[in-house]
Amino acid sequence: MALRRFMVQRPRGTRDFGPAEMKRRLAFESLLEEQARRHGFSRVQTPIFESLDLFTAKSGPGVVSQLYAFQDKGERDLTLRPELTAPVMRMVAEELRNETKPLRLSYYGQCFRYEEFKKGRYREFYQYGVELIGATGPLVEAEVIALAINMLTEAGLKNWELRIGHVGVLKQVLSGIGLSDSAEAGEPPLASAMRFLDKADFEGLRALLESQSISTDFVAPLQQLSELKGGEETIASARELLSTMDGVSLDALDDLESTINSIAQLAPSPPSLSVNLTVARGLDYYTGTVFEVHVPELGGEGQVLGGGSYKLLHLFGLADLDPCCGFGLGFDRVLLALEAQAAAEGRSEVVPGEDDETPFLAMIPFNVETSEVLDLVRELRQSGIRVEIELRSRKIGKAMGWADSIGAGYALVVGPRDLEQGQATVKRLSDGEQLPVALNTESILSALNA
RNA sequence: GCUGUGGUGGUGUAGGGGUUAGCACGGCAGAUUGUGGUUCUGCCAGCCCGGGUUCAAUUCCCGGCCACGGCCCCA
Repeated sequence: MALRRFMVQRPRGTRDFGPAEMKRRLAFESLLEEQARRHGFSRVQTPIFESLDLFTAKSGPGVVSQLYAFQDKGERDLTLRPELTAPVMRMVAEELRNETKPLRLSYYGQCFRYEEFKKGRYREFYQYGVELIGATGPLVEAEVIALAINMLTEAGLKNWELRIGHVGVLKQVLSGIGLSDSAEAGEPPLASAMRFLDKADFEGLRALLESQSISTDFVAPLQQLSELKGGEETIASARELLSTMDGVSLDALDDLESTINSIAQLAPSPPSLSVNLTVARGLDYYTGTVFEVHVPELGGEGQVLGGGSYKLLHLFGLADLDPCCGFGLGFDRVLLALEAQAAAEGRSEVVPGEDDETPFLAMIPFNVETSEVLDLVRELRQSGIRVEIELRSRKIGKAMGWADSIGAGYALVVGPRDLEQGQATVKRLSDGEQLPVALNTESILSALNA
């Protein structure tokens, strides 16, 4: 291709999706959408770009370095959206205040992050997500998590792990032993403690407790708590551990247990469930249950989905609707995992229902005016049949080859003799069977459905 | 932010300081002007970009770009 040097390349970190890939992506999207619909969620859509402030308010000024930020001609600071939760919150505050609560919203679209792209990480990527707004508690969380489980189950994903935790458990323990959640300056002691626990830095934790005049006897049970892991039984172990610590509330633990119990009723069991009570999820706006889904096929972290209960609407003056619960699903990553699993099993269908089962007819006008067949084509299409007309005036043999290679299940050659007799044969390309038909829609339809 | 490997037609690849740059798949056409998937023939189409070394670079060196990985991070 001599012209290549003049061609414009796709920007770094972006992808094109050809027809075969789009068929799969559309099938996956409608599968997710159908599950969301059955759980009462309705689709919304927000702009591809937003005010820069929207994301700095949510995540701090540090995010700007990872944004596709720009100024428009009015020198307004804008950015391509890096995620979809904040835009949806903005939309709720701006437009949906008067809707009956709670709101169940779903969304899908591309997001942009300026960062090095790795396996399953692109600068332009697609996220599917839901938010349940205006209700709080274990049942709300169970509804949201059950939807996530049902989506992944229906998508046919295997071998995935649901990790579930509750930021309140640790917060209640830490404040129960006397760590403060606020500070005059810098990081509150409680947040520092969470960070130490997350990094398994128990010396740092000991020093922190000392500096706060809190007994270092708590280091040992805290370490035990942070090292608890396993399935549902983890909750009972934690309950035992916490009951030895004076002044520590068990409310969050009770909520988490209640959530897990409801999930078990609302969704099939995930292939693997692990409970982790010291998940930090870094972000301070998470308030309750937090959860992630990991798939080993992706290597590394392998996270394909993440969410939880969080407080963000107070930023928009709607504190009474906090906290909300939602999750974001990494559309590209789940597809990657599904593709890897399908390849390992030698399966050609990656997303259930991605193959179009509609009869597909190749219409081949042969030595006749195409106007002779166009009415028939229209009628067949109106009947729901997929019809493609041979447009290059190929000879018969080539036309058959063309019909086969575009994936048509049937070919119909209409030549002068057929028009004269009002008869023709539909050829089933899978086995070469010739089906005699009259040249009218009803007759052809019954041949295709035979 | 750190780091590894690699870039040859549309795709997958062979080769290699001087070559008509080979092969396969693909696309188009013919053998075969009313019935395809086999076969045969022909055609289409390529050494990522820039600089350096050299009589000569697609090949060696440097830089860039791009691709694929591994850490860190991930709203």
